[in-house]
Amino acid sequence: MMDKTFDPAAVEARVGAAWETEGAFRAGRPERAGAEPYCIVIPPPNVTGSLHIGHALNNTLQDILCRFERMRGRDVLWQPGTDHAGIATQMVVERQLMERQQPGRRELGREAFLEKVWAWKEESGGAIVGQLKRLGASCDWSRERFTMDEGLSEAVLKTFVDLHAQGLIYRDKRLVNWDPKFQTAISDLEVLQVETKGNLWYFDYPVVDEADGLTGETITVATTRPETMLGDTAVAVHPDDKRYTGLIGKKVLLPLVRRAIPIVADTYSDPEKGTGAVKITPAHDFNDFEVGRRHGLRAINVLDEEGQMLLAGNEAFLQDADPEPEALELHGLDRAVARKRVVALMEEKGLLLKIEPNVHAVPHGDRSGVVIEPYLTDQWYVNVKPLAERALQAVRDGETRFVPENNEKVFFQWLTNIEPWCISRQLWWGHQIPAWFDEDGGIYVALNEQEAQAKAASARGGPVTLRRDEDVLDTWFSSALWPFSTLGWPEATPELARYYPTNTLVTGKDILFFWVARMIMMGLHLTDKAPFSTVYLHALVRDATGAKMSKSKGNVVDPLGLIEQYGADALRFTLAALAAPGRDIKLGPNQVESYRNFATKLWNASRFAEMNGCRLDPDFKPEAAKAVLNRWALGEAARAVSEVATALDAYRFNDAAAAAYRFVWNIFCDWYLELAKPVLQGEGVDPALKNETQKSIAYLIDQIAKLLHPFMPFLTEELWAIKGEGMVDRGLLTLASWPDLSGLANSEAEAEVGFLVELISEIRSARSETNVPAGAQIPLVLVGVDGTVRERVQRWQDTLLRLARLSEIRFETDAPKNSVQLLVRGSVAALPLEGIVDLAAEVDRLRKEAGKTEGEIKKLDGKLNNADFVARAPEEVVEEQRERRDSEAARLEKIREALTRLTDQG
RNA sequence: GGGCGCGUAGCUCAGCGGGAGAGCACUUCCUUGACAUGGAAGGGGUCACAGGUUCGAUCCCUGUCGCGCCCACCA
Repeated sequence: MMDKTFDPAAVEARVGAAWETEGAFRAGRPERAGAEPYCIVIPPPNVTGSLHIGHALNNTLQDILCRFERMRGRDVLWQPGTDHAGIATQMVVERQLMERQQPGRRELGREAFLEKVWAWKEESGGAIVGQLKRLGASCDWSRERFTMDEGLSEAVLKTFVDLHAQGLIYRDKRLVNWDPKFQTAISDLEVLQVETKGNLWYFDYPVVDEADGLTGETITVATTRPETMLGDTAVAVHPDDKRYTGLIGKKVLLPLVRRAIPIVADTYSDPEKGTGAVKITPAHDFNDFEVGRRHGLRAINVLDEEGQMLLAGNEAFLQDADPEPEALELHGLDRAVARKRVVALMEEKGLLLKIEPNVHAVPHGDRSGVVIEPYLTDQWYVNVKPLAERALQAVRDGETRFVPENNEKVFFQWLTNIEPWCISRQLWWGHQIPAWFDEDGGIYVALNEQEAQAKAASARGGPVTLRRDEDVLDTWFSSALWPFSTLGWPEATPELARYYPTNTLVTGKDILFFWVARMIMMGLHLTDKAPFSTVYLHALVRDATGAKMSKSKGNVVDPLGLIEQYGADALRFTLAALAAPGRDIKLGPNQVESYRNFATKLWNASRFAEMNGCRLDPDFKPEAAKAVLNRWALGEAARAVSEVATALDAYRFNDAAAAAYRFVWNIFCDWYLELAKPVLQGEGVDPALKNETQKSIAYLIDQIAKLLHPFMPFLTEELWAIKGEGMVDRGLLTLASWPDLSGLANSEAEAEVGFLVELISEIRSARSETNVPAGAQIPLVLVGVDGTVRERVQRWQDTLLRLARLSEIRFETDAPKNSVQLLVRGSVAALPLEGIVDLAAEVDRLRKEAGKTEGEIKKLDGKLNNADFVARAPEEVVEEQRERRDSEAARLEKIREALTRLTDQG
């Protein structure tokens, strides 16, 4: 006996264990050796993270695809693993040390600190995997990888060394985005521009003559960053700006610093902005850096790695300058504090002309949240331009396609304007860069120190002392190799041969550039193949009001909480049902609740089947079913199966979920089981009919379990087990085949059952509208119907009596006095309700309906009488409209007859 | 500034050239033996606005208004 209620927690544990024992999700199961492979690589979650709602969506969608393809017989590899997530993880561990008041990173030193991180990884690395399993993710867990495990690290080293040898990786001294909090360089993508309210300060710079004597003239510059003026090495004006033509070539004496710097002409200067004269600080601004290059200006760095003023002992700063004592006192101040001091000093000197409020975008670190500094350092870069060109070509050629398609445009736009990728990070947690320096600035890139030594020795003509670059690589550098490094690349493994290139990548559109683009570039360059053929990009999950979820706002929806409350199946189905392509998902608990109800509904339908002796018969042949009702239900199921499959093939998860939902609830439960009740529970029913109906119901529940398995794996696996009890060699549902109900569609059955359904609906509607008490049984009269309809109605007599609450069914040539008359597929059914129904109201109702029908006919006539329409519209459209007009006209005729009967007799 | 997308029932959203849909919410009725996490019935929409293309526009085009997101931008 099935339990009265479905208990998700117990079932999830039991079913999960059964899958694990069977090794159901292992790729390359022997029986599938000849099957076509299907492979998805998981977007590796942060090893120290925990499952958030975005993961839940992302992995639900992947799991739906994997289970669907597995049931279609493919040899599925869903490759799992985790990412070391450089900055994020290092940050977590550092914070933890601080909270525990333990020695910090620098005190510990590199080796000891890394030990702490590895310990933390071991401790928390299993958490997210366990959480993915709770969601039902059917990954091949035996193949789990980590971006810093041995094999993947080798792949990273080899890639770095090879790309360096090819000239695609190089070292360069230029401005980078510097994060003063983490004291590391970050890539352009890790910088977020934040609209910030600030000021525009106008400073007067005094113009000097050849001998650096004041001329009395000034030039006014506007700046949002007063503190950087200490590093100014020029003032630029537009060559065509008449206001300044006389000043070009002259010099100004930089206030506070007393450094003479030139006024140069450069088209970078925009006469419309500020004063048209712009101070140039090559070491602290990307644009100024370029201007500096063009004019041979010095780049004077005035900040240290923490974003504090670096003046004392700063040779570049002191050279050719004579700083005022107040200026030197700025040393060591944070840039924000220094800014205020500089403004104050300039004001004291009477050089502050005015202050204007100004809103502008300020770069912030996406992880640290602090203001990013353009900073002059040596870093490693990948010249991604040539790689990008190939990636663009692959997408243009359709080797990889995007779903939804419009993401292609975004992809094209970014790759077309791509800049070199800064890949070195001044962190400890990550892949240490395989580069060694000698004492004379020689750089040797090699797979290991011995090779580097060899290279150095041959370059220098003898052994030299080498020091390894301390920096590590950007996390995304190793992620970019994920689709093939996890399969064993650079070794030519059987897995690589069988499952690569992978089929589908499912990920959030927020990491299109970070990850997807880089995988495509690296994949093409290193393996000569695009790493996947389809990229499905889903949107963000937001809270019920549409706000972005964040810890600080306190509006995060915890998927594990939802799983505990409603079950994993309910959460999964909800996410699938809401996953309309290209739209953000707004998720609140009541959505999950409604789909939990759906799970309950299916559970109860199965209980009903059990209570009514519906047992699976392995010999049941659906195509041989005789009863109209069963043939109808089987036909509807066939349609649902094909709708779901079509939708999934197009990555329309929401449509697939809706089609399955509609069939199970609105067809199978609402009508099939209800219509079958008289057969199952009535007296004197033909035993053969009853038997066939029982078997058909059991069969369809089995098909429903299959149909819903990709969405609700736990519940359906449990039902499969319950229904299959005692059957030998049935195996697990998750390894069973996708339903094949082709050929079961049946239009005759649809005509008959469809009529029945409509008739019952019409009667119920009329009863309700005329306020017939729900418990009252009333007679039904079929008026002047032909033999076919009469037979039909007689065949369904018991069902009609029961579902429409009728006392009897009569066949008459005329409608009884004072009755409500219904039109059902061309037949007239009357409910004699004298004394109950308000005659005048019924006349009103019919008149209203006649009016509506007339309106329809008028509209259709308008079309059909339009010569242009008939001439230009496609034949089948015209024909369709004609048919509609005819049926509306017939309907109007019947309504009028009904009205006549009512009014004549009334 | 450049790009992408969205404005359809109270809410969340499907539909995207020929009859306006679903779920939730709401109203009324029903504890009938699968299910009240349920059943039955019902109300509710100039498909943002204005032009255009078309025999025909919620759907295609243009513009306007409103709302998101991405990229670039510290004068």
